[in-house]
Amino acid sequence: MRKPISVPALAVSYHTPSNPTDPLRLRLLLGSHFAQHVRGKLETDKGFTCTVGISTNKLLSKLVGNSHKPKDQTTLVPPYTTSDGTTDNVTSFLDGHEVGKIPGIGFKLAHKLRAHVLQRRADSDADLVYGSPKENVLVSQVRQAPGLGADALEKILVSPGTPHGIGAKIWGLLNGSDDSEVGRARDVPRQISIEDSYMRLDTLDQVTKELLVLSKSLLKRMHADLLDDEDDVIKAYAFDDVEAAASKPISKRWLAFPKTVRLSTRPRPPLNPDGSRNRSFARISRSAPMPNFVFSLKETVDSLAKRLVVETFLPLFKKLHPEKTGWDLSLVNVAVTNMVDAASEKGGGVGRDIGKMFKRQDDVLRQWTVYDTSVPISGQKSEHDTEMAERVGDEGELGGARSATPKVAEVKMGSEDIPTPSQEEGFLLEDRWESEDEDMIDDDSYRCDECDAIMPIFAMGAHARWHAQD
DNA sequence: GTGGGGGAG
DNA sequence: CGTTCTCCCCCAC
Repeated sequence: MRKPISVPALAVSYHTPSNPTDPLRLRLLLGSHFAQHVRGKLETDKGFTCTVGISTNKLLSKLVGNSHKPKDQTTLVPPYTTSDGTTDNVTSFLDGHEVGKIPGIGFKLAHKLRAHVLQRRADSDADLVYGSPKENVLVSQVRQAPGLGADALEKILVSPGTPHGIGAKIWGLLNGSDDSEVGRARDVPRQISIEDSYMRLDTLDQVTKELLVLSKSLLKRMHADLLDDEDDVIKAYAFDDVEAAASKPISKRWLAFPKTVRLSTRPRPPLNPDGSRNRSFARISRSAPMPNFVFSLKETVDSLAKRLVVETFLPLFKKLHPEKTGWDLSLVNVAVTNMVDAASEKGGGVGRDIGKMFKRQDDVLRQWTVYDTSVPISGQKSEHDTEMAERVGDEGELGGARSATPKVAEVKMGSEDIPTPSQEEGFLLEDRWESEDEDMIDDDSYRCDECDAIMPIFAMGAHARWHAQD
């Protein structure tokens, strides 16, 4: 059952005299051990391979993680800073990247940066929207542009709506510095949306049809993503009596309630005098409170979708497009947002071990819950006009295949984030591994032969060396 | 809370 | 590779 998990043996060849107790080196080493552990576990448990980058912050880890796809890991090795005039590896690694390749620098910001470096401010650059720009501008060119720094960048990059301090942020990225936090995975998304694009959509009739299609799809997504389906558990529980299990009430509960619905469209830009058409991705939207009937588990998705279109989306559409005619939509999007967690646990431990988090759920749900059709709950002063009920048996047509995207944890050991000055090569390290043998306690824990300490496997190499020293 | 901008994958 | 679809965060109002 246990597959041999290899333990890393780093083939490190640093370009500077290496101090084995350098905290940076130790942390990178630990990071690469951990990455190896996670990758190995992901592959043996789930069959997915993945690529990982190891460095001191998200920016650098992510960038260096592009290096050895599809199933290797890469560590950006020291030196991260230099005191003499030589170039550190962070700088030389970053400098070769086109500005737009830096995570956080998207199409708009990259365009402004290129324009500044190339001195072609108001030029109708006509950068390609997708793909690589006509004229590549490297990070080194931006970093070395005369007079450029956080403050100058702030002025260059600001436009209505840009976050404050964007200059400092981008300057940081260009210098390998990134203090953004690693976020915890959420149990439910913040928003669910369905959209489609159209060659031509210019009558209310067509719009109504499309809204219905989109609404059905949205409702199904809500069921798939926001509904706690204990079907499997119940079936397993009554494994020996499938008939009984099937007739048992299936308890489906909403994990979260979106409070807002939103309708967005992308109007097709009017054609120019010369007959061409401007490319525009601008969207406009209107939103409204979520009507509570959508949480009903008794009505069919089809009937709910119709109600949703008539009662919510069409009115929103009229707010969005008051003119009866003259518009043509290239895209329509329907969304639900403002999720309110049904089981919101305070304190730590969010996101994991969802299993026993639902003690409170009855309280949260009470206002929406009706135990069966005939017995409405009295004395409710909530404005919710619709009911949910526990549902029996049948299974609608939910559960369309949704792919489970493997997610890999990123580790942040601390922020080094040192802006750096000056060139060299060979700063990437391909990790290599050999195997050792350990005492397995369970899937994740191992016991040290020497001191009986229990730890995850990725820590054992370092632990053994700790025993071996002096 | 609403509507828009920018970005990632 | 370019395009589409989905999701995220931030901002001003």
